[in-house]
Amino acid sequence: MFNITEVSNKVGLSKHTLRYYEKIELLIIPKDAKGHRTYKDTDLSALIFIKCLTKTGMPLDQIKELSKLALKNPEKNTERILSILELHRTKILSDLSESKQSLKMIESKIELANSL
Amino acid sequence: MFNITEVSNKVGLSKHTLRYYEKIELLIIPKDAKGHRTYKDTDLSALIFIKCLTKTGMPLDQIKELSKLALKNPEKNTERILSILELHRTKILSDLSESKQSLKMIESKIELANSL
DNA sequence: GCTTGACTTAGAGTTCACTCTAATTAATAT
DNA sequence: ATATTAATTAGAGTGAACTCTAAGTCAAGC
Repeated sequence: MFNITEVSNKVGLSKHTLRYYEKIELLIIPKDAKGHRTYKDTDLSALIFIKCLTKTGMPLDQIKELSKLALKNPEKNTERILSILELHRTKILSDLSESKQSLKMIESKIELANSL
Repeated sequence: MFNITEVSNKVGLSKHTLRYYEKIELLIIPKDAKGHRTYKDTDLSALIFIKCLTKTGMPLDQIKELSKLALKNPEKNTERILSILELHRTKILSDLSESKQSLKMIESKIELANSL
């Protein structure tokens, strides 16, 4: 069990962001007697996965949908979860190839400038 | 010479965005007798390059700095331009590898879900 | 007993990059 | 002549994802 500071350090999301994610109901973290958040290992893993999704451009709305589906009725919702993840995978692949294209263009500018 | 609609279609930036880029002094486009913008081929190329830079996450502020440097004193500023572009190149490469890492994690989730 | 530091909340503010609105002008088509 | 269409401007509004503020609670250390 971890407190918010430990989770913030381990996962690399600010305490503000961790609270914000709860406010928008992206995840639910139980509180101890003092009202302080207590994170489990599974919460850490979930946050690390959420970080992957946000960094690859999935909107928080959709991450929220995913996490609701996963919590509510895992077996029944596997199909839906899979289709969201696979769609996102396709998007990442196309973003990657677009970025690689841009990189090439930038590198050719660099070479041009270097040849002056 | 192209008008704003043609440029918008060719480059894939909205007319609003093209005017916005001028407002923030990212580029300067001369006007004809009617006060309409007249884009040259070089402006098109510049816009396409700007699009590469924005898509790969360079802030407009920095793109503006680059374009000022390029316009003002090209030979004298080649060093500075090169260093900005090379720094950006490094950032793109690290973003790419980060995205690939995230992709792997997402793909392993997909496989996990598929095996249920 | 009092300060320090970590936690809590609701809600306001920030940043980035657009995106849109309203009012206006001017050429073209019917 | 009038309606449509395309352009112009200044400036306001939007959406996403934080990020910060202010006011408060609570346990521990000096």
